[in-house]
Amino acid sequence: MQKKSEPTIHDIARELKISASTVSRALQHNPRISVKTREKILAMADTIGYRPNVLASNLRNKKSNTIGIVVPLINRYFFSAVISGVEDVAFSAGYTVVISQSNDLANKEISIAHSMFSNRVDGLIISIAMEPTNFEHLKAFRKKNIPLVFFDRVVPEIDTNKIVVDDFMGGFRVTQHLIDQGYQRIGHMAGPQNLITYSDRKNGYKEALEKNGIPFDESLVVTNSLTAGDGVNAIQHLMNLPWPPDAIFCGNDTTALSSMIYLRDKGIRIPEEVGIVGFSNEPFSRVVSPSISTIAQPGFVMGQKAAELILNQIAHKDKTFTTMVMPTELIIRESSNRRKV
Amino acid sequence: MQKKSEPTIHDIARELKISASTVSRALQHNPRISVKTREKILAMADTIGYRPNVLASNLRNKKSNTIGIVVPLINRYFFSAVISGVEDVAFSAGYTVVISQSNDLANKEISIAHSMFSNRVDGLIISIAMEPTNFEHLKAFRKKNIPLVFFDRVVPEIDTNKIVVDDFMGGFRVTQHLIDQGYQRIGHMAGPQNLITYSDRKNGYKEALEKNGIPFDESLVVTNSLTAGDGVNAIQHLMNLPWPPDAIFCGNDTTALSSMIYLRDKGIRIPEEVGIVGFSNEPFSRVVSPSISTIAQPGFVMGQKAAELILNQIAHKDKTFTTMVMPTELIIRESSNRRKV
DNA sequence: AATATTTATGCAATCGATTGCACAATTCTG
DNA sequence: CAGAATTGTGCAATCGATTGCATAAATATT
Repeated sequence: MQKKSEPTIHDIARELKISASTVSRALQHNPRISVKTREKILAMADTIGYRPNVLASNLRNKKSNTIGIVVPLINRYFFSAVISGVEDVAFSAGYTVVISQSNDLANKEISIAHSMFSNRVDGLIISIAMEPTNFEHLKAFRKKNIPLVFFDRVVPEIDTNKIVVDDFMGGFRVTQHLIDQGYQRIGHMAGPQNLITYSDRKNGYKEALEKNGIPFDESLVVTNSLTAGDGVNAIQHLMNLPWPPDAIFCGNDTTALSSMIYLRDKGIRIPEEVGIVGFSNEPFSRVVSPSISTIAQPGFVMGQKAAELILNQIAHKDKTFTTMVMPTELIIRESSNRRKV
Repeated sequence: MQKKSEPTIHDIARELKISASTVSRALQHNPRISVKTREKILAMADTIGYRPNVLASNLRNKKSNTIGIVVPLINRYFFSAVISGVEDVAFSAGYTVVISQSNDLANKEISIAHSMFSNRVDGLIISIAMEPTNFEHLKAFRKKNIPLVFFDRVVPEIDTNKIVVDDFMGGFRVTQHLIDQGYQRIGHMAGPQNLITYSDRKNGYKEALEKNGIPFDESLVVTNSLTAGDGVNAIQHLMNLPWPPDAIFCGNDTTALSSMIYLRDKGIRIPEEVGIVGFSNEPFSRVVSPSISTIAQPGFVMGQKAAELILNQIAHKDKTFTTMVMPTELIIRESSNRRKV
């Protein structure tokens, strides 16, 4: 056998004086091939260093056995937990998971989506970036009937499977807790209101105020992208109001942390003078001093369920979709625990 | 045109009464195709909703335009920074980056490597899991001359490109700093000694002791997998010695944090009674109280350089390899700053 | 032993994009 | 205007694995 860069099934077939289709079937454990023939084929494959070419079989089968997952940032605890949940279920089902991160940038997300579209992912699981787009890059998946699942940050106008946490109830619970702690003027750092994740949290906040007869004051709400820097600017702004708040419901733990550092530097005591609650239960929230009250989201389980949804969509091409709502959990720690009992 | 599940270049060609090869060349912007013909083709492609099939072109070109990257854990700051650096360079060069995490498990890493091997990644960038293996799954890449770059945790016996931080000097600097702070009995939480990342750090520790005339005491070294739980067990063990240490050099910030929490619960003052230094500069180390001294690694830049190495290897099939050593930076914070002046 | 049934294998086409080489069409030059 | 050079396009093969249908080989039945 002459020097050839990569052995193929044809090389195995030639060596054994059989046909390539027999080789292929044997490698696939097809019961129509005898055990004896199969063992000869496997041995020859090993001898010549045969390596399956998945590109070829994927093209023939019109299936890549790949699920794409796009998250805003991989090093955020919640998103990495969701990824681990997806991987858990997808790997068990024989799928490769392709992870990409948009860094919360719209054009990055568009580029990633196009790449996954052309690479023929069998399905896409995505939490969209904060920057708004017209979502044509995601509508293309629906048009070609490629399975699509949104998680956490969803696009309401695209009809497909979705899995979210109860952001409304999360915002409501945080605000109710702060009211129960005797805080009377509660501010809110809200994420971009074009994402219903954040508008739901704000709506929960407003509902809790209303239920407790506290008038909603728009000047106590700051809308930003919830970065650490945005948190510093926002807390500065809020504390410089003529009548500053005595508690803040922050849209995520990152801005909660920024607020706490700022307040500590100003000599303002937490939770005695100002209460702080975040969202998403980043690992640091437990270990900082004072520890940060927050809302926990079931990331890993959400990932598992998202993977189950997409696998089901791939297998059955369902035309009916569901939106799963996962419960959140209020975790009370030092930063908002004024009434220690 | 009859209903067909996916339009191909043949459909475009049929509609325009030209050949498919012209369509292909036009879509590739081949200068041999006139602008007029190309515009007609692009318009028809848009009209019929044509989507390139990358599976087919990858098979034909024997190239997947994909770089695989395998890290132990994606939510570790250092690894996510490296990933971002790789993405930055690889995307610009037209490559897709496929990210996988081994969760520090050997069999998971083997499974991932096999999948990437069959999927014909054009190159693999990897930081190996803590669990030891015989590395046959990685040697296979070298055998097929598939570009391979190790970063941080490397396999010395595999001859290929590597990029590491100076772990020896990191360990040396930490230990020298603790000695300069007047600590006299310095313990060390070392990672698995089969990985030279951790054996280098320990060697740096030992060298600093020797340089300062302090005898090395094996009982002050605990070897484990550097998880949070391992950290608790190790600090407990060290503090229960007949003659406990007055400072600890922890193999990572996770175990440094575990140690701090344990000591705080025991009412032991940090850094007055016991000094703590970690490694890897996790974001939480800056914000906990006391803030944790640590070693910073240039993750993003390392990722960029790893990507450059692999792209170069892909382009030139070099037979000579290099090991790049990146400097570390000692960041002194509260946890080891006993002598404030 | 002849026939029927079951098991095992082979041929040829498919998947969809790319490209070398040949040739057609157009433009340039003497 | 004729020949040479350049531009533009088509044919057919390739990439490597899979699989429907036909047929050969082996086994079971009468």
